[in-house]
Amino acid sequence: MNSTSLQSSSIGMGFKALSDPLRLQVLELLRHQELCVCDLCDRLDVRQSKISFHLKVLKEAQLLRSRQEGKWVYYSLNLPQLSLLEQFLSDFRRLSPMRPSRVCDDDDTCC
Amino acid sequence: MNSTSLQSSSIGMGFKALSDPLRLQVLELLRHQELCVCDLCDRLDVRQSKISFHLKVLKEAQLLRSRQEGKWVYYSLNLPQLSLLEQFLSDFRRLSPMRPSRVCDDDDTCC
DNA sequence: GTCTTAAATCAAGAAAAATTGATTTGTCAA
DNA sequence: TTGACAAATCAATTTTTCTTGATTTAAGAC
Repeated sequence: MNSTSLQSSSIGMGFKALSDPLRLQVLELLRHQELCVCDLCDRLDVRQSKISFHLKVLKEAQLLRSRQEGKWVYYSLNLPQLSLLEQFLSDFRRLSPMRPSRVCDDDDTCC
Repeated sequence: MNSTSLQSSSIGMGFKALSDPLRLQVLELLRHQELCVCDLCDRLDVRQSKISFHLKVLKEAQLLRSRQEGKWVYYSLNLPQLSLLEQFLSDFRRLSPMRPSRVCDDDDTCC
């Protein structure tokens, strides 16, 4: 992964979306069931415009899906995208040879 | 996980630390080997104070470890903490019954 | 000791993100 | 069509984060 692709990638947007405590709380609530905006307002005790703002961030990062039913808009997790971020992190474990840089042993055979 | 624990938790700090493109680039470079500050400056073509700022954010989020060797300070990934974030994300897959809320089928038996 | 270099820190300013209250849009029911 | 309600959007402000250049701290080398 090169430098530019990280900047505006879905990975970058994903972690940015996860970087707010309220948004993490939203995800926690949606883990169990889909909820509409007013449900989220009630449960988190925040104003409607605030929730809508954060839902938009999460949706643009593709971490949420939404569906309209009458006057209500229901939000739910988009698990594939969450898995993609999970995958990104797990790659660190897999591809880390961790070879030292400029580190020498104390004995004479080194360097 | 309750609301307060998410606010200042290592999970919250972790994702916040991952929410910057330059910091993701730093992690990418450190995936292969540990590097000192000046190495990172060279490779990413950014000023030293800038790198130090972002390294501090990553370190405070426990995503990096550092070790001093003479004048140099070498940074490397802290894989356990990365795995912790990975675990947090994988929990969404595991604990998502995804039961619908107030959703009705179109047939008469519903509601 | 002095000089050089690596890295951290600091203060000031710039940029980005979050909050707020008000307004708008859209859906349904009467 | 009007009224009520859900949700999105907007503009203005506040808050947070990032960047920059300068300074400080600390570790060798001489």
